[in-house]
Amino acid sequence: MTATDWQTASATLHIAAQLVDGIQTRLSTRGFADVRPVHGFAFAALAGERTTAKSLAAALGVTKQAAAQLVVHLVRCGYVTRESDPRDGRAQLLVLTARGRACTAAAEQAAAEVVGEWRSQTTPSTFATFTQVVGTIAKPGRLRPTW
Amino acid sequence: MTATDWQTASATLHIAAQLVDGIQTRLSTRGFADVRPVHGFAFAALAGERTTAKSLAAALGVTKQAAAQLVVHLVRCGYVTRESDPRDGRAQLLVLTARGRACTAAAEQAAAEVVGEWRSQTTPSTFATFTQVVGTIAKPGRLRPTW
DNA sequence: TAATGTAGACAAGCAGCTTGACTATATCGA
DNA sequence: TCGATATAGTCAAGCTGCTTGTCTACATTA
Repeated sequence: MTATDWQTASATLHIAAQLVDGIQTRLSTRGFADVRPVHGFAFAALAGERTTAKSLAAALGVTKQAAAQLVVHLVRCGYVTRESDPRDGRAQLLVLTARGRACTAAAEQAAAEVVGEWRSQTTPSTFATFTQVVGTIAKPGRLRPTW
Repeated sequence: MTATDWQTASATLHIAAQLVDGIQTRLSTRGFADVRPVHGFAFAALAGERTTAKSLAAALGVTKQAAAQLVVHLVRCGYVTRESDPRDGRAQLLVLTARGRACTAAAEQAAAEVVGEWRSQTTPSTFATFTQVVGTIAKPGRLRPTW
């Protein structure tokens, strides 16, 4: 049968929810119960060079105050440290700790496991087409929709 | 190039965000600025038979109190009316108004437009494979991930 | 008909985000 | 050089959507 666009849209939201919840569940059971999905997006931004609270806010699409509160949490839980920026006395560079990097790796592995489950439900060539289409239509921008 | 599972996961979240935000933007410009994405999920549940606050809560994966507040909003904005249940004096049946049905239709059309944009970026057969895979791996459950 | 279960309302609280105001530092132009 | 403007981060207050806890009215069952 041919799916309607609405069914495709609904299914898309379902698999996104499955992905987020699947990652979250796996992280919880692997010693990273104090992070939320938004922190995973933060880690992705923090993996880049010279990340500050301001650039983190831009990457997450929230205010700098919200990003600052998020950083407080991550610092308190040992995922991130603040270092003074030699180039700018106002700024603080955010650096992932070993635990932060371990959590990032765990999140990537968890995501791979969920995607791997998806892959196992189709043929390799069919799934390759799926990943190609998803990669094609995905545009950079907010990772987290506004509910 | 072959996408990694992590890239596929990230792209999946991106297209879900694009879909939600795309629907939301279209609804806003078409006279339905007072609904949020979660209301769209509520409408989907309300389209079924004999919907109550309790069943709505279950469909949305929230507490009944949260569902009740959501219903208050939808009633106040003219999308839903409450009718007494002839079979159960405690329950109130939730019924979509004409405006509620119009909003549901507008949301479905908006979703179709977003999906249509996706379709236009690939070949028909490739997109058919995509919709088939999405429909296969999507399992019923929470529509909205827990951030 | 009494005991238990259920739908919904009321109240209080919390978490994550917002806007607004402020300090300290940086940058740029006269 | 130094005053004007811009920027990184913080502090404070408030809002919204959700939670947990409690209660009433009605339903169900023994």
